[in-house]
Amino acid sequence: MSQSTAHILIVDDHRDIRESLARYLTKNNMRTTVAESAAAARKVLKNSSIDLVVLDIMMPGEDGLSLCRHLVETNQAPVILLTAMAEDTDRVVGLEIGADDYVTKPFNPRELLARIRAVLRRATSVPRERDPIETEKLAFNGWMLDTARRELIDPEQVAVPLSSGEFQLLLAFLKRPRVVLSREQLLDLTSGRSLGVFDRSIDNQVSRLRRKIEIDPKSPELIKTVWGGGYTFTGEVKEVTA
Amino acid sequence: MSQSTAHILIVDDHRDIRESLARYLTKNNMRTTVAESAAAARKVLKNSSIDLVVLDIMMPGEDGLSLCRHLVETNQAPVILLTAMAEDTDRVVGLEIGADDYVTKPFNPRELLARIRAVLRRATSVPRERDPIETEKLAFNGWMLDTARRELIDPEQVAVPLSSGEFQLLLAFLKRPRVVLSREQLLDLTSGRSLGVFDRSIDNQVSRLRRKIEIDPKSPELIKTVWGGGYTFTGEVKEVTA
DNA sequence: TCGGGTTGTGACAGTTTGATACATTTTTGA
DNA sequence: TCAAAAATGTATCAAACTGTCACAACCCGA
Repeated sequence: MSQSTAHILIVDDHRDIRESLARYLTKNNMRTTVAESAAAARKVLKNSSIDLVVLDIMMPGEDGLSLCRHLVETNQAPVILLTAMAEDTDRVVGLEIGADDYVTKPFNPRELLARIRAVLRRATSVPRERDPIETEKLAFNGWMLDTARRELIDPEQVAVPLSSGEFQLLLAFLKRPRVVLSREQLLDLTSGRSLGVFDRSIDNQVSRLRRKIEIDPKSPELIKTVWGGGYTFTGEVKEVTA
Repeated sequence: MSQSTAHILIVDDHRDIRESLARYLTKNNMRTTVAESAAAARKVLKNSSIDLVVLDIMMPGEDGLSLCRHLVETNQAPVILLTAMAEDTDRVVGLEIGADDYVTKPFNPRELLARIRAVLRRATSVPRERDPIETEKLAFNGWMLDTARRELIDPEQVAVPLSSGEFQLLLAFLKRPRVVLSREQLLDLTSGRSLGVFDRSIDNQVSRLRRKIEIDPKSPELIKTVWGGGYTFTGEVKEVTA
C-alpha cells in the first residue's frame, strides 16, 4: 500500500495547527509539507508531488475555496477542507465546489486521519483520470519527448531508450524549464521519496541522463548544475499538440 | 454529467425516512429504489444497476456494516452511511471499513444530496471503466478487441486466440490507457486476487500477452514497464461503436 | 479418466537503481 | 594566492526489480 508514503500538503494560516497536524500525520507514517497561504501552497504543488491537500477554507489573502476549486478543476490532488463553520449550508458549499471531504474545527486528529486514508484509498484503488491539460509531447532543442509513449526521439528522429527513472527525471525538467530544482524536489518529483542524508541518487540519474541527451556530457548545455542549489534545465521547451 | 440519472438505493428500516428521502432525491432528478433490510438490498443490487447506496448502519437482522463491507470489497457501488451515533469513534469505524462518506441522523436532506453528488462525481470522474456498459469493441494501433466475443483481431484482420487471462489483462489495459497500473491493481482487475509476496504471475501474463501483440516483444511498444511501479499501456485506444 | 490448454511458481539471467568511493571542481577563508 | 573544505561527476558494485523459461498444478471438455 503506497498510503504509507503518501505526501500530504497542509495549508493553514495558523502555525500551531499546521505544525501539530504535520507532526501527527508524520507519526502516522505520512510525509507532510506545510504552507501558510494559498500562494505558498501553489508553489509547493508546482514543485513537488502531492497526494492529498488538507486545506483551511478561511485564510487571509487568496481564499481557500478558490484554491480548492482550482485543484478540483485541474484534478491535481484530492482535497479535504478544514472549516470553522458548523452550519449546514456552509458545509455544503465546500462539497459542492468539489472537495473530497471536509472536517470542522476543532477536529479530532484521528478522524481527520481516517478521512485522509479513506480519500486516498479511493484515489489509489483505481487510477485517477489523466490530467486533461497534461501535454502529450514536449520538444526541446531538436529532441522530442512523447510523454504518452514514454519515448524520447533524438534530432535524427531515432528513438533513444530511456529507463523509467531517466524518463521521470527528464519529464520533471521539461515541465519546469529555467527553474532551479533542488535534489530534494527532483527526488520527490521522480520517485516520491524524500532525500536521505548522503543521497547522491539524483546526481547519478542526472549523470546518466546527460550521457544520453547532451552532445558533450562533460560540458552540459541542457541540464546545468547550480552549485549548492540543484539543477536547471536550460533548453527551450515547446509543447507539441499535434 | 450522468449524475442527473444516477440510480440511488436507499436502505433503511424506517419507512418514513425511506420514503421522504426517496421523494426528495427524486425531486432532485435522481432515480431511487428503496429497501427495508440488508437482505432486500442485496436482492436489489443483484437485479439492477445501482450507482450509489445510502445505508442505515443500524438495522435489525444483518448489520448495515456487514453489507457495507461487502459492497466495498466487491466494489459494487459507493456507500454513504446513515448513523444515529455522533461520537467520534463510531463515526470513524464506518470510514475505516471503507464507506465513502457518512451522515449522522437527523440529517439535512440538502447536505445528504451534496454528499451524494460529491461521491458520484468522484466515482464518475475516476472512471473504473471507460464505459461500463456500452463498450463493445476497442481498437488500438491497428488491432481490435471485440469484448463481447472475447476475440482479438490483428492488423491483418486475422483473429489471434487469447486465453481468458490474457483477455482480462488486455481489457484492463485498454480501459485505462496511459496510466501506470501496479501489479496489485492488475491482479485485482484481472482475477480479483491480491498480490502475494513473491507473486510473478502478472509479469508472466504480461510476457505472454506481449508475445502476442508486440511486434518485437524484446522492446515493447504497447505495454511499457514502469520500473518499480508496474505497467502502462501506451497505445492509442478508441472505442468502436459500430 | 485422459489429454490439451492455461496459469502460477521457482529459477536464473539481464536491467535498473542507489550507495559508495574517489577524482574533480568550486567555494571559502586564512 | 593558496590550501582546505564543500559540492559535484562518475565508475563501480550490490541489491532490487524484471523478463522469461521450464515445469507442475489446475481446469475443463471429450
